[in-house]
Amino acid sequence: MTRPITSPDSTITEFDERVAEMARALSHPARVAIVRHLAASGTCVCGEIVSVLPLAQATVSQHLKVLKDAGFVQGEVDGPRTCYCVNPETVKRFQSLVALLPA
Amino acid sequence: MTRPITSPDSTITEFDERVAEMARALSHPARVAIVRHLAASGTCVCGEIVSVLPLAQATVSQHLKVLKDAGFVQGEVDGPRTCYCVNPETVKRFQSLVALLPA
DNA sequence: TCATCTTATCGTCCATCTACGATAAACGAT
DNA sequence: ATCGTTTATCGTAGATGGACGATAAGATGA
Repeated sequence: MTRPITSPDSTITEFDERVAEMARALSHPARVAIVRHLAASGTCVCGEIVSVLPLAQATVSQHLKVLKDAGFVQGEVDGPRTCYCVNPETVKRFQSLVALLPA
Repeated sequence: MTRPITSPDSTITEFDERVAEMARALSHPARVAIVRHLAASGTCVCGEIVSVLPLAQATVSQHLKVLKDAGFVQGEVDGPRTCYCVNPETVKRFQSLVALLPA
């Protein structure tokens, strides 16, 4: 986890690091649900996500931060609230990487 | 995380649970590397994986257990060693689920 | 049998995750 | 200016994860 991105003599590649990093962001059901909900809503404020999840506001905010840090979600301040939406590029990139996994 | 698989009135669906569970199994670079290596090798014993990863044998064994529990990997006892191989069905299922993520 | 090899498991340590309440910060409305 | 609303952050507690050495368990070979 705290390994360098580039590991010259290691079999752990940058691909592995990227897949793992994005997979970690989606490794909690609430976060997958958030991504789905945002994609379905197009855009929505944090409060709405809180209202549809069985979690406290602080917890939802934390999950949103994880998703934002991983690039899955973008937040735009709109007055006193924050509008969130999915970043389709990140979702697509994750899908592409996962599709490259040899099966 | 310890939520029931089926949550009637929740927005956290079974889809979310499954994606999260499989994503968690791939949320560590070493585990992605193991899956790649096994897929490339077709099959190989634990010791070989240990030799190509910068991790102790016990740690690799733990990672293999996580992958096995998630269904990504199968282990078959072969004398004193254990032959591991990828379970392509699980990889494909994960790819299918991830592909269903709305982008 | 006994030594050896291979892998799984145990015990442990430290770090991170998840959840929450409480609070701060930012804004709009009165 | 103050109040109410909304969201982010802080602090914390408990659970889980990841790493390792040590050891047990299982099978082969001498």
